[in-house]
Amino acid sequence: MASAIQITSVMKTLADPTRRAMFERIAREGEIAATGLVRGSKVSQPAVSQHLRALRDAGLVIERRDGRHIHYRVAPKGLGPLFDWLGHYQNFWQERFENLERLLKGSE
Amino acid sequence: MASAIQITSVMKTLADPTRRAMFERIAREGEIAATGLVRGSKVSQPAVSQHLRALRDAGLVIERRDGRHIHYRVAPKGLGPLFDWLGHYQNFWQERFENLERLLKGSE
DNA sequence: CATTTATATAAGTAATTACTTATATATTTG
DNA sequence: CAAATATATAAGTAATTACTTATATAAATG
Repeated sequence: MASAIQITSVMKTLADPTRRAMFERIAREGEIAATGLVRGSKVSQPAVSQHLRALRDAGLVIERRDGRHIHYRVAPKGLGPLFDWLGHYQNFWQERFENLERLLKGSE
Repeated sequence: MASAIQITSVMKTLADPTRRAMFERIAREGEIAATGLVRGSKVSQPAVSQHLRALRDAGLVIERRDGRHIHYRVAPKGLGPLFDWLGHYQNFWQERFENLERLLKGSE
């Protein structure tokens, strides 16, 4: 079960648009080096490095060193606290449930 | 579909623990007046008022005036942006899907 | 070893935030 | 209308944040 602190940490981390965009990109690419993230980013290399640290500290990404590159991937359980928290709102959840079911079964 | 700005707004609003606790309480109670929230809160009445404004601005709660009381309820679509955003992570989503299904069917 | 490349850290800053106390604005009630 | 109650706004502040530029560290390569 996710603690309130974990939920706060994950939400705070993803609330920043720049950082969330980075997370989305890492998720899309599967795996990507920091350099790749710096290229095509509006912010400086140190800013990217700081955001990556924040994502890692929040448990949202994991890193793998390969020579002088560090590759980032989404941490499998990283979004867990968010899923858990949303799961408590079963009425809203249920409302979305059918849409989700259709989505997963690929009928649309 | 939820815009990036809406997602940012909802996440930023819920990332604050005090404010998120207020949202959770409103959800739990179904409907509750501001006074009720002030009682049993660690922060001052103005702080509660400011947080309620933030929740309302983010589309997370709706208010209903009754005399000099203002009652708050969770906005039906308020968490929508969060659900939508999480929905994009289908692999993680799917991982939780079965648990959720069990939960909703009340088998545990 | 010297240079280049990849990433991290340091230090500074403007903007934002989450509070506070004090006061203003409704709304009801005697 | 005057007093009481419910909520909002104003103004100030300490802490946090998201950047920047400059510099340090780490690893590969000539």
